[in-house]
Amino acid sequence: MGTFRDIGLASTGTLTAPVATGNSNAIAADLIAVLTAVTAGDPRVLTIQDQSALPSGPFELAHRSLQAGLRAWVERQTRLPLGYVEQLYTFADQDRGGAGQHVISISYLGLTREQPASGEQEASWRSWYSYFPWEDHRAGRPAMIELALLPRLEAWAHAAKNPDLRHDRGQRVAVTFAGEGRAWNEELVLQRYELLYEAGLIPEAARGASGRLRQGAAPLMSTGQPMILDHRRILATGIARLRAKIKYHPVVFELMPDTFTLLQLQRCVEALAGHLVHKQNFRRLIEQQELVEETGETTSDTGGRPAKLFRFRREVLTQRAVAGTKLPILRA
Amino acid sequence: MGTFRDIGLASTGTLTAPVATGNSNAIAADLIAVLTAVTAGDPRVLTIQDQSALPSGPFELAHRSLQAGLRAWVERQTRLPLGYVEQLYTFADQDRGGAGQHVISISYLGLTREQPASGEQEASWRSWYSYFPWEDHRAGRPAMIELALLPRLEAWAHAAKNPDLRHDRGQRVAVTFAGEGRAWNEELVLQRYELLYEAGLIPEAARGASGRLRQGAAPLMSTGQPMILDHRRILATGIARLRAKIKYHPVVFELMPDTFTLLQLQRCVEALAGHLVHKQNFRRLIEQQELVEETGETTSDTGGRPAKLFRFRREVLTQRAVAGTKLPILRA
DNA sequence: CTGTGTAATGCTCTGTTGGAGTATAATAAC
DNA sequence: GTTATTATACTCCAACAGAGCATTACACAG
Repeated sequence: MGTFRDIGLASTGTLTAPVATGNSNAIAADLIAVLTAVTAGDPRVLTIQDQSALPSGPFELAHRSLQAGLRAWVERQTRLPLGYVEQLYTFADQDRGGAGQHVISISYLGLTREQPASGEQEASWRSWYSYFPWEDHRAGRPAMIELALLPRLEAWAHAAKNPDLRHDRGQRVAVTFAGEGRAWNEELVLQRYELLYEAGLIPEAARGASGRLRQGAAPLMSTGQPMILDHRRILATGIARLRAKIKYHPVVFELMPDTFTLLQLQRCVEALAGHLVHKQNFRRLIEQQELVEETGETTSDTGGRPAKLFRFRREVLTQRAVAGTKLPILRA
Repeated sequence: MGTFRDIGLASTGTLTAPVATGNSNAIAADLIAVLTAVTAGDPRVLTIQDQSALPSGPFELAHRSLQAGLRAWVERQTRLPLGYVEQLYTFADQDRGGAGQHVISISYLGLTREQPASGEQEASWRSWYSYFPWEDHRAGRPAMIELALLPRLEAWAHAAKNPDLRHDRGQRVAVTFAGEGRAWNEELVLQRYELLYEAGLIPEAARGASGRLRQGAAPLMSTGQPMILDHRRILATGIARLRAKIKYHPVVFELMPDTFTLLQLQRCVEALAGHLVHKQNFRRLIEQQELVEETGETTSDTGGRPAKLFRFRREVLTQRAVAGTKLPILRA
């Protein structure tokens, strides 16, 4: 068993590079991308393999950095420029990669504008909400929560023999799915998915880590489209991160065309957040923060009074602190 | 050059595990810990190697998961139970690990209560602010910002030949170091460090990636104690993450003893945030959020009116959404 | 030309909360 | 008692989030 690696500090004050770790713990690393765009009012994710997997590829020696590797993969795949890229999470799955080898997966969130994916592999865009139908509250709370999810979740909670565990499960169900008069929290995407996973209600949970079906599990087939391995969990992580991020960082604009109306911007935010926002307040906040400027043109595409066209003021990215802006994510 | 890995979906609907990536891109993975405690009003980090390195160790096959690996290392090293653990960032450094091999570093933030480190290696606790002296504003804005940092940063900004670049650098200096009447943003720890790094004002920037001194660089030796490699950058990431997190998640309590006074709690928050907070408002917020409960006992250790002792109500961790609480991090 | 539908836009009202200040109470040290 | 120190209770104010009402500007159907 090892101790902490000893890193030498030369007596001259010159710092030495660490001794290379041997090859005894060789590991493979995969990069996995949650690539998101918003088109026609729907938030979409780029998928491969019949919409059952996120694009991924091995991290190679040729790549200067992890992010460079990811950009290389994605741009080859989709021919899209990756505007905004952010690391999501890294995990190791002992059961992948065969005996005696770990595979480390490093997942990224990337934002772009949807274009027909024209890369080397058949890839397609698909709505977030086909994987997480309970997450879209723009037309009100989805009926499937009460009809399909809550009964089974509560049954699962009640089935616990330990009273503490039973109470704990009940609380988690109530908090994440907004039971007992609580407000829906759109950021708990991952927690909801993991709860459903633990309760055995989604197909992925019925697979062993080996990918084979576990006996005795009864997954609920209406809980959204499954994906391979833990890709759906990674997607949930990306959605949660993005829903949190749009509240204090102007990343929405990475998903918008160069010019847009305020309503288009609002629809984009609503698509991501999964619920409607109050129009007047939204506009007030956007304008008082000086995130956008008028182009001077208008459009009357939508029918109704023509809307002014705006463009994002890129200067704000340097003018204020990176964490300085906020968007209103309110109720309808 | 590869394409995205093809992940098979068997026609039966049973999902297959992916084909193992070959050994051609073998990689070593290191786990690096930013282990933090608060003692005697000072936020500290566990260091090794004469306080010039963060504890780290290779990720091994025996470890079930990344986090399990980290816990194993740290607990062996320090004999401390690791309460809260959170992943920080993963990066790959092409120049480490010798020719033809990448080293991936996965960094973690861990919270605990300081105890004499009694592990296998000589380790010691050291104040955050000996590495980042400009980050401690509890006794007012450190004079060294105006005396040592800003003049050189502004010189660096003015030295840019491209006018756009010059303007951009000036803005970044003003934003991160609160020039021109701006408010200090305590979360920009990493941005400040990176700015100083880019400006060549810290010793680490004078080293090439090989660890040797670069010629022509003139690092400012008063900008805090250096660390090996990019460990100081990782520490900055951890501090920034923690400063952000304490505002909406009750993690401070991981650093507190079982019972504590409200002033002790406040001092702990102030130590982390790097500035003082308004006492009355702090107490108001703590109490109205029902984060703590009285033990019924009081202590008069500090001289002055005896303070009630409180304990953290662990129930809140399940009773409300994980992202549901907030602490006030205001001005003095 | 007129009504109707739809969206843009301007304005008001209100309850909550964050930041800050004032006042009083309870103890130890001297 | 006096002083220093801390705890604790209250109040004040400005900013802001959430919500609603009213008006304006266009396309289109009749």
